[in-house]
Amino acid sequence: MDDLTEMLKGTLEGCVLEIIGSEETYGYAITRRLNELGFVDVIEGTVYTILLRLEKNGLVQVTKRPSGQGPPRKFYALNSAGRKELATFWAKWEYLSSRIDKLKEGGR
Amino acid sequence: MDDLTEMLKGTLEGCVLEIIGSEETYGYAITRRLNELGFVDVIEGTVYTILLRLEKNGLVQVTKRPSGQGPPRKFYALNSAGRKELATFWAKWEYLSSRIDKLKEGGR
DNA sequence: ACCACTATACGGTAGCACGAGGTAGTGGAG
DNA sequence: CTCCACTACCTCGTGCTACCGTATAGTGGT
Repeated sequence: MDDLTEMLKGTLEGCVLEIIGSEETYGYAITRRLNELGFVDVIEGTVYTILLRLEKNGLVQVTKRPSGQGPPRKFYALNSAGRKELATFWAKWEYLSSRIDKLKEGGR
Repeated sequence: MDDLTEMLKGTLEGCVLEIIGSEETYGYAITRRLNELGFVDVIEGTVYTILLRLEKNGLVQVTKRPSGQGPPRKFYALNSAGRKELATFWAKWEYLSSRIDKLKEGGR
């Protein structure tokens, strides 16, 4: 698949929120999960910048735990502000994708 | 609806391509059409930057015609490179939206 | 003469994903 | 024991994009 970076702007952060919302997890695993899901070119650096942004914006709760197979992991969980932001993200996605699909069908 | 600017990145240009592809038209009218379609906050300046970019990238054929109710209009039509780019855009959109929807359904 | 509507252009800004590189910890192969 | 692979995190800089404010210009109404 072609380069999706521009199209991912605004949506990738929402995807990370969704992943965190479904299970407390950490950066490295989130990257692997995104790759599995078809976001094949998403790289760790990108995910970490998003995670730091989420933390800075007060949307997540962070817990550091030892790993046993590498450095300690930073686990992320959504707080109430994060859950609200996630809901907003899905509302925006619904809105946008419905308009785009309408346009695609030659919507007049 | 909340601010969609980040989510529009990468997709708005494709929308403009689609509109031009369905009918030879000009900037001001494209803006009005986008507003009708639900992209309510898209403003003329944004559309003109996209149109200039399309022209610079050799995706459109431009024809200037007098208007009768204002300054002359610059009409845009897709050339073969533009049609190819439009097809690529829809392929990317299909890919992305299917992955996002899968993620939303808790896709495992 | 002024304003509203049509129509285009342009310089600057902010936000985002990404690339490249660096730091650490664990464990296995040579 | 040294090297490498894998895990795991961080950071600085870059490029692209949509957007904002502003300017210019033509037409028609009051």
